Amino acid sequence: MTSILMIDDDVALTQLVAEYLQLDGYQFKAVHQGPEGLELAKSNAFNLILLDIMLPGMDGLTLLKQLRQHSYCPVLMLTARGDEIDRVVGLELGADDYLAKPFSPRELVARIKAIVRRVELIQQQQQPQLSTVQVNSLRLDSAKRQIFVQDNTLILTATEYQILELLMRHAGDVVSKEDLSQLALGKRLQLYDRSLDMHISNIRKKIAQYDEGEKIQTLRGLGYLLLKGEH
Amino acid sequence: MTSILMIDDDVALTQLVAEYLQLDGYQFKAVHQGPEGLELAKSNAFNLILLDIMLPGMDGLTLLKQLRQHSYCPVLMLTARGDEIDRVVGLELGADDYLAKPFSPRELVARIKAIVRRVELIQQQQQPQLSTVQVNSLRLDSAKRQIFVQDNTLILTATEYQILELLMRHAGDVVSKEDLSQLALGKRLQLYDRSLDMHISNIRKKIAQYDEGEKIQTLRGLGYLLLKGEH
DNA sequence: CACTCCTTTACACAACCTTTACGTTGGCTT
DNA sequence: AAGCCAACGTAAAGGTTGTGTAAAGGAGTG
Repeated sequence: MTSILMIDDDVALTQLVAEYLQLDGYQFKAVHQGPEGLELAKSNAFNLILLDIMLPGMDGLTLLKQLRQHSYCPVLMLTARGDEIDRVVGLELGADDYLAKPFSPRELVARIKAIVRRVELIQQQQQPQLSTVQVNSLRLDSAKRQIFVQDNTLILTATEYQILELLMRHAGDVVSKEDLSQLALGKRLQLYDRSLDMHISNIRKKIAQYDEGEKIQTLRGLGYLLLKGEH
Repeated sequence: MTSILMIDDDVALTQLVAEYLQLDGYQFKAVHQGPEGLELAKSNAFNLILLDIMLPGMDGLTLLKQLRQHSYCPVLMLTARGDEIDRVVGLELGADDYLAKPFSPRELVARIKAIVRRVELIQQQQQPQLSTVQVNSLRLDSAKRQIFVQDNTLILTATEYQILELLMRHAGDVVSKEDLSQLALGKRLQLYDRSLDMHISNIRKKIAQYDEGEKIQTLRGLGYLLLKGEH
């Protein structure tokens, strides 16, 4: 079960969030003091931490900094409206996402789900995986770090390989641009960042050299998809 | 099975690491005291040791120094963020790699795998091997310690011979620069160290004297590769 | 001190990733 | 249906990083 720790001095807000998240099946705990929150956070007993920037006793950014000395636990920052500076500093310190107050519970749950899903994706990457995967005319050989199209070897750069491997290992599922960026490029997707699009474009060109029919589909606003099976 | 010993006083961290490594199929044991750790480490019962630099009772670097009197067991150092001095001293004392806290479990597993793979490569080198290997127009005669190109003897230095032998014995696979440096040059690859590149360059020139077609391929960011088989 | 070999230095270049710019698409509003 | 706009496709330019290699430097040997 996913367990969430919320560190926020606004008791009414934590109670509201508690109701929503417990309704959604999350284990939830809230504390209202910075130092107490840090201790709990360092215990690694939670899958996700909701962290208010404005805290009595200890600033949220300071807390995050200290937490990052010990733990990579995902952190979703909560801050006063549009405080762009906090946002930038927070993301630099390793927060996973940012949500401005006031937020709707619906939006909070959506962000939480996105983070949890990505963490699961990452953990899945660490599991032993099939060393060879076949998707239609594409064949992945991860031992040799090569991908073939109908027995032709694709000449891919390291980044292109990582992206295509991800798509192949999740063939049939949509892979979001945010996930692709974090897992293959190692950075969060920024507004107006088109580099992932370019990589996709280049991969498509290289595949099309050998098989015009094998296509990476675009799902506008959602991500990319490699269809598998008979069509 | 690969068994790993972790020496770190942070109990929560060792438990976290334990979960991840056991999930990945490693045998794992953790101790939280320096002296106890040294005793266990000296037993040679482990394939790899994760060693924290900051330890109560006995400093990690001191421990490493004493361990190296008895054992060549691979050591991966764990240290506070960016403590460059510890890093340098540690690597000089014979640590195999270095990881700054906090690290992601994913990164830890990747480093562990890299070390284990290299150790296996070294052990493989020590096994009895085929005394002659043929790769396209290249022929290795390890009894004579010579390499021929289409019946022409290559005049190679000791280092060049070792590098080319490694590439030939792993023809078809990428051999990383890190591995080549450690196995053929006997030292870790440092940033801006170009000596391996020079050896490769010289080997290429000598091969090209006799066969323009026989090429050592470069895989940017990965290593070098000697392609084998019909083309 | 001549010789060989390994390493370092320095510069050029190529491969790669990202950004820019502009064209296209598809969903949504009016 | 027309118009709008954000998301996407991609060519080309820009910037960064890794690699190739000549030449100089250093270390060891006889």
